[in-house]
Amino acid sequence: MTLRLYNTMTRSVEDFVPLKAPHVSLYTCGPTVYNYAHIGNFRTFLFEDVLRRWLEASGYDVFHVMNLTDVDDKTIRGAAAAGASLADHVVRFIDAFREDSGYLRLLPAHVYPRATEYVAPMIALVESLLAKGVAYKGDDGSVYFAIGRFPAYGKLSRLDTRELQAGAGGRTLADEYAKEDARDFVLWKAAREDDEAVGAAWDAPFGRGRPGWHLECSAMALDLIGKHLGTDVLDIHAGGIDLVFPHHEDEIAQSCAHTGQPDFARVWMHGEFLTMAGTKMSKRFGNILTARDLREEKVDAGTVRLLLATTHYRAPLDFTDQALDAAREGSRRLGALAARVATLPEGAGSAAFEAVGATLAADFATAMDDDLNTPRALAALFEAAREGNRLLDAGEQPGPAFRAAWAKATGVLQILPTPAAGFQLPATGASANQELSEAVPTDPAAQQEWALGWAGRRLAAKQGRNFAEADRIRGLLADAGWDVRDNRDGTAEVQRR
RNA sequence: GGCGCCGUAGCCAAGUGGUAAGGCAGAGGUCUGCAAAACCUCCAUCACCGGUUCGACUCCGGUCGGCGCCUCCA
Repeated sequence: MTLRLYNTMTRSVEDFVPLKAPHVSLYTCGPTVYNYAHIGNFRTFLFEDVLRRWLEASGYDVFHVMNLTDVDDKTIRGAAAAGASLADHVVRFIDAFREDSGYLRLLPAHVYPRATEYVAPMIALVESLLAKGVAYKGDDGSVYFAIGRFPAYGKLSRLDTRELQAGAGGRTLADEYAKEDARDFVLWKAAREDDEAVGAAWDAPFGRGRPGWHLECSAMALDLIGKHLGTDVLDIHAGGIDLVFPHHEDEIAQSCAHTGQPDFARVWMHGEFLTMAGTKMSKRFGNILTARDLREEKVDAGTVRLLLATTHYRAPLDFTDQALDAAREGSRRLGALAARVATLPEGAGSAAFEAVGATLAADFATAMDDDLNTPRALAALFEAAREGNRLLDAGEQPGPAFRAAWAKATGVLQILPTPAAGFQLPATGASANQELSEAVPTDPAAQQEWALGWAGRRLAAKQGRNFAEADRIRGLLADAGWDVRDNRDGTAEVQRR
């Protein structure tokens, strides 16, 4: 089996062959920390997380870099509006990003370089480009990249023959007068008063200023993979599909003009958009949903991850409550099977159960190796869950093959529910005598005790064949948000919904 | 206007030139005091119109509809 990945550069699925196996360098464009990242941003990060986990599960040693863009127009504007320095303003959004990433179970990158910490390598890169004659200083003091002097420009986006739409966006940038060609992009922006005010300006041989967005990624990626792997070409460079042009196109121009390599990455991967109400999330449409919003609505990370895994990363996905509900139920079901298996002692499994494990392992790997076909991988998992439940009902035992295949698949996808607070009540010894109020305590700990008490009383009532009382208590608990469920062996469980 | 993506059951969503995975919802069963869970069964001919082919949902052309990018938006 070989891992095959879609490469935007060639527009086709190719065998994945890293430069220095088993090492893999993975550079993913991170957030601009001027605001809370929304779930559209996170769809891309989640796709990259699954990619990373599958690479590692396949035996690769991944070096993952995700940059944090902490200096650009938006962060500077935000800092100015808040009356803070750039550094102070940005830190809260970096913290928030870390929290949100943890909530969504994103594996931390090995390095999170911040643009402002890599100004020196950026300046060096600009100097190199100036020396090579592909960059020039404009009349406004900024430094630009001359795409006319880089013949390969446009090969990733295939927009090389494009024509600028007349009046697109009504943009007539002042700095265009400083460019030799309207399509040239800025490497280094001459410092303005606004930049100085928030501490977003640095001295450089070619003039005081700040780095352009595209420059950040090239300089940081080259610096880091050079130090860690001794290479100047990335194995995988990933990001959202909107970064194809101009961001990644410009990165290629800068990096390759500097290194002389034919490409900056061996594989370019781009995740499709997540839309809300059919359109891209944007302030203009007011359809932004952040990871924090989901967390506040108590949406489990497993649900979110399962929802995204049902759609292939290169297909657009519209986020709806209906789809979220479906994902929640699916996640619950998979979690229930996992819980059943977890309660059983480890040991040799039945032949049938082990066969299910072998099928799962094979189908899951085939699906993932096929350009991360998570919908099919998920189908394999659901089939294994159904078979597993059936065999468990028949009294058969799962063995190491099943457990290993299940752990690998669920570990890569991370779609199981976060364990909820729940209690198992023994079949005997349930106390029906303690004093219990029907009023629901507001304090979480007290409420937990309360629910446990009532659940015990219900079990006792049930054992006394007082079904009316048992059902009444179940209703009471349900109203308070606790589910009660009887098991086959006479025990019962209460769990917070 | 240029470049690109997409249109599969009530909803979400894979897929192959030879008669459509999986999930959610729904219906009927088994089990159960009941409920829940679990399991079993049922539920589409793939936007439209042409063409290529023994045969297309899958290839080609067109139409309609939706979406993205076109200089700093994942």
